[in-house]
Amino acid sequence: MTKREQEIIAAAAKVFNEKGYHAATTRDIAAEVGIQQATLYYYISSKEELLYLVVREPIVRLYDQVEEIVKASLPSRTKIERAIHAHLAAFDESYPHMFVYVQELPNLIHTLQDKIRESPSRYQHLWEEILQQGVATGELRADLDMPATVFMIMGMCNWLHRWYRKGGRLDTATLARQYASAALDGITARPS
Amino acid sequence: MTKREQEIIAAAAKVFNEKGYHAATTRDIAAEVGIQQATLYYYISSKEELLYLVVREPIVRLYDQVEEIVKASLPSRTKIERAIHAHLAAFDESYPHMFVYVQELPNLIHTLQDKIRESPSRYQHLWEEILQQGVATGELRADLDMPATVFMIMGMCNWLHRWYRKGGRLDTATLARQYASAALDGITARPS
Amino acid sequence: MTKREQEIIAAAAKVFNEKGYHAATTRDIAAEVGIQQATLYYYISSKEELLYLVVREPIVRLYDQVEEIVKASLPSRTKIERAIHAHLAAFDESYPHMFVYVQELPNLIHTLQDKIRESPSRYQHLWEEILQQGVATGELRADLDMPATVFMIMGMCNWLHRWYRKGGRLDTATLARQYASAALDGITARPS
Amino acid sequence: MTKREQEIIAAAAKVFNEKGYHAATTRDIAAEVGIQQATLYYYISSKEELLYLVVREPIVRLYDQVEEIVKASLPSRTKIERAIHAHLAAFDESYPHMFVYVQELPNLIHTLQDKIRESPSRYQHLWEEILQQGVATGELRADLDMPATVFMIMGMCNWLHRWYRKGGRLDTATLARQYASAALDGITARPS
DNA sequence: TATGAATGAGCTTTCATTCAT
DNA sequence: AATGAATGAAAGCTCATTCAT
Repeated sequence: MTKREQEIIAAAAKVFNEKGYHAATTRDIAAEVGIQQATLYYYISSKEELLYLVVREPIVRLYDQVEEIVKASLPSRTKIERAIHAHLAAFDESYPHMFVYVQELPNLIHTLQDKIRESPSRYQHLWEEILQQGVATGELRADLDMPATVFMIMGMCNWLHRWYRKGGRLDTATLARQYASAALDGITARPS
Repeated sequence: MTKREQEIIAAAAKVFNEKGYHAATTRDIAAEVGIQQATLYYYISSKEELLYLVVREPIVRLYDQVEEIVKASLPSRTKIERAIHAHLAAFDESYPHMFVYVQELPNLIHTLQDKIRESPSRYQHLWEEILQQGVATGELRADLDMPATVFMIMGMCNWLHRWYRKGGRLDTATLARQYASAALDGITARPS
Repeated sequence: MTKREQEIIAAAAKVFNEKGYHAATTRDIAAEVGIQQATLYYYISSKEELLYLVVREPIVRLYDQVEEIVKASLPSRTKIERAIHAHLAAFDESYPHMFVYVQELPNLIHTLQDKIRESPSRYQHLWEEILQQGVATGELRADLDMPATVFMIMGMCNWLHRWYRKGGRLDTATLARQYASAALDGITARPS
Repeated sequence: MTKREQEIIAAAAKVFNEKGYHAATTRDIAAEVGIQQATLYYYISSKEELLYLVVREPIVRLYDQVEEIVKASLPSRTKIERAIHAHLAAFDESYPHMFVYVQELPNLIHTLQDKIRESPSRYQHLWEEILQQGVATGELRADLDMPATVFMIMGMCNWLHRWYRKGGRLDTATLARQYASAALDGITARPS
């Protein structure tokens, strides 16, 4: 990938993040790079492809990290802690990309459905495996509905896109610890 | 509010839900009502206002319910259970409106900033109070960051807009019980 | 069809005639009508549809006239004279439309293929019937290839679009007489 | 003319033939040659020039052939037979070029007007001479309008571009015989 | 001889909105 | 209360052409 291509993807990430996919124009993105709109189309073939490119890399990375975790032999508790950490860390490492991914998923699904590795349902599935394993070993409660519980964790984590800003009061490491702890043990005070 | 106005808001909710705010056209909405595009403008002054109208009522209702809960004298545990239940129930009672609210909030903030009662930060604030009360009475853990914890619960609940469909395998009552239980006690198995 | 629609079709015919379909712009056509480009799209749904509309009416009329002639009980000679006359007269009655039809047929075929009545092969077929009848009665030579002979007549007639201008030295009635005579009896001098 | 230049002209002929001048892109043509778009401009100066180059050679050849025929001392009948044959044969020898010539003439006239030798009116003039000679010797009918009769023959012949395909049911030699016979003696059956 | 990169100009089409009736 | 007609503005995208290398 050339430097220009990287610039374009970064610019698109920024503009999609600021304005949303539909409200962002290819003119905006080109201006952000400092090139003409027509030049954009020398590198990409459509605005939709650009959305995909913005999102692809960080997502593949996150999915791969969580896949590693699924396959590792670790207590479920640790797996969950690590997976939440990886998910939240992605917001730090590639904020606008993750924002765009979460916010514009409905616009992307059509494009992503063909790409097996990046499909959101693959991620959902990985998480279900983690929970399944914990239930199997007796580490996790069996009375909770698995898909719904995964959606719950997805919601907790993805919601960061609406409020989290890098360099704010809380870093993602702290947040991950808190969210993992809350998810695993609840927010109720209990006698140690 | 006349019957026509209600029809228009319902139609807009449906279309915004199906296509998203930007992709939805005023023509689509008018067609859904069975009137001409121009007639729409006899009742509303802009597409953006329509977005606001779609979202207002159910949101005000939800905010008011949670405000009641805040003011009630109940154990924090119960308050949290009830508030989560109210939030999820809103998806059943007015799914498209809630969907639009959650998905299009970023497009709305500009409009909502002036309207104190419906501002999302008011809702955030109500929840912080609930948690605060619990911490004060010792019912809830004090080691969790309050704003972040509220965002966590918001995320869990709001994420329903991405997957929940009325009449599916799980109803919102069941879901609310599970989510409240998970949030309060965690998903880890523990000796009763 | 409203007056505006007629104006638009006439304007499109003129502009397509002057510049060709591809080189003509929707702006040109709108300007010719005296409206905005966007207004055009209140009446039509695409530039391609406009091409079809320009061509439809005169073509349907011509096809119907020739169909009448096929069904009439007349000597083949007369049928051929009349059909050539009808074809050339179309250039007088609706010059730009006929020009566009002949010149842009390759661009139209895709659109016309679905519309049975206006398909160019239907016209070709009508003419083959006329010639067939003449061969059957012994009025016409049987040694000529029928399809090729029809194409020959089509070529003679359609070529007018490249040179004929209304109000010029020759009118289509005169031309039709000459072309029919040449086609039927040849251009060789022969002893009466 | 280098080999590359010939390749480019051949590729342009093919692409213009398949898509038409306006719909064909310089990228298409370059791809057909197997070079980059920019490289094209090392050999040619504009797309319009390419159109001219595509058409020039076969046209000059045809014009020259017919000029020879005009100057030969032969019966008019023979001259007409030979000229029609030459014209149709050109479709066999250089189909795409001839196609482009006939179909895109209106786009070319501007370019060709300056080039005396290739101007279509020169060709028209040669044919008028042939017919004139025949009228003068009494071989041809004098009651037909000369220009219109030449246009008639042009139409017959040029129309091949719309339907003739090399290797089809009829070859151009056969066709030329039929067309010449029809033009000279008519399509009416007559007692030998 | 060839090309990667760039662009100005322009294209068709869409859309929220207006307004006279 | 309703709408047919109109439009300004802008969108995504294409293309012939240029030019430094």
